[in-house]
Amino acid sequence: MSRQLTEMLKGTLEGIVLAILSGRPAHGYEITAWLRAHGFADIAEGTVYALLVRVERRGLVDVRKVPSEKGPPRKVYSLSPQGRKDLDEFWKTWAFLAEKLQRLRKGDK
Amino acid sequence: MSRQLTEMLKGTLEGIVLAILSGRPAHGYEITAWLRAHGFADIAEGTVYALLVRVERRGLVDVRKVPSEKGPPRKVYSLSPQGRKDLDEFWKTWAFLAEKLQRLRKGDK
DNA sequence: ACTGGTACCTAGCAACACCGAATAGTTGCG
DNA sequence: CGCAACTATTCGGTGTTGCTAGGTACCAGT
Repeated sequence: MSRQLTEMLKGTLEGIVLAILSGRPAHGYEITAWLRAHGFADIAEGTVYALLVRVERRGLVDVRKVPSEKGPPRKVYSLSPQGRKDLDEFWKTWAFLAEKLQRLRKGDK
Repeated sequence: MSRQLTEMLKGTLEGIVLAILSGRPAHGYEITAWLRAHGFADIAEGTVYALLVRVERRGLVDVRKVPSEKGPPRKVYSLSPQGRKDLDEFWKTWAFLAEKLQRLRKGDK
């Protein structure tokens, strides 16, 4: 992984995961697979699980244990009301930063 | 500072500073002032100086000590060839991430 | 018995931005 | 003169984050 992308993901990965969950509930393995399939080829699996633990502890997601036919039971996460608020905030913050960077790129130096 | 913006700045602040330097050489205090004037009102001063030390150690910038009429001597930073390469990479990485997020925002979940 | 896919977890690490403070030179004001 | 205010840089300690590199567990097919 490039150092730059690693650093940029700090802060955005959480938003990305919340955004995924805003569409539908999902479990960790599924989220990892989604990321891999959508261009984030080498996000470490452990990273996703650690992130989910964090957002759960903060009350941004609700968890439901669901038995799986294959392998150990799944932990299915869904966005909580607080998580929805956080996601809103995330998009605002992202928009702010994206706007600044766009200007900067166009020579506003 | 919002926690979210703080985390998002990780990785991007370095790109922002390099982008500023790509326009013209500048010293730390000046860069801080520029940031404050352009919407990044509460980026800690110490943060900028620490960042400059890092990019200098990595060879992304050249430094020139210039006596100031006011206060201690300035350290004027300018983008090195390596820094220009890094800045290019930064924009590519940013574009990658921005594209992913844009899709995500538009319901590609 | 063994491989491979599913599914989750953990400890230790490095990088980054923040906070709070210190240092040092110059100008201006009471 | 003394002291605030501005210029300009540095530093130690903190918390959050993603990565590395494993481990655990369950099941199906060979």
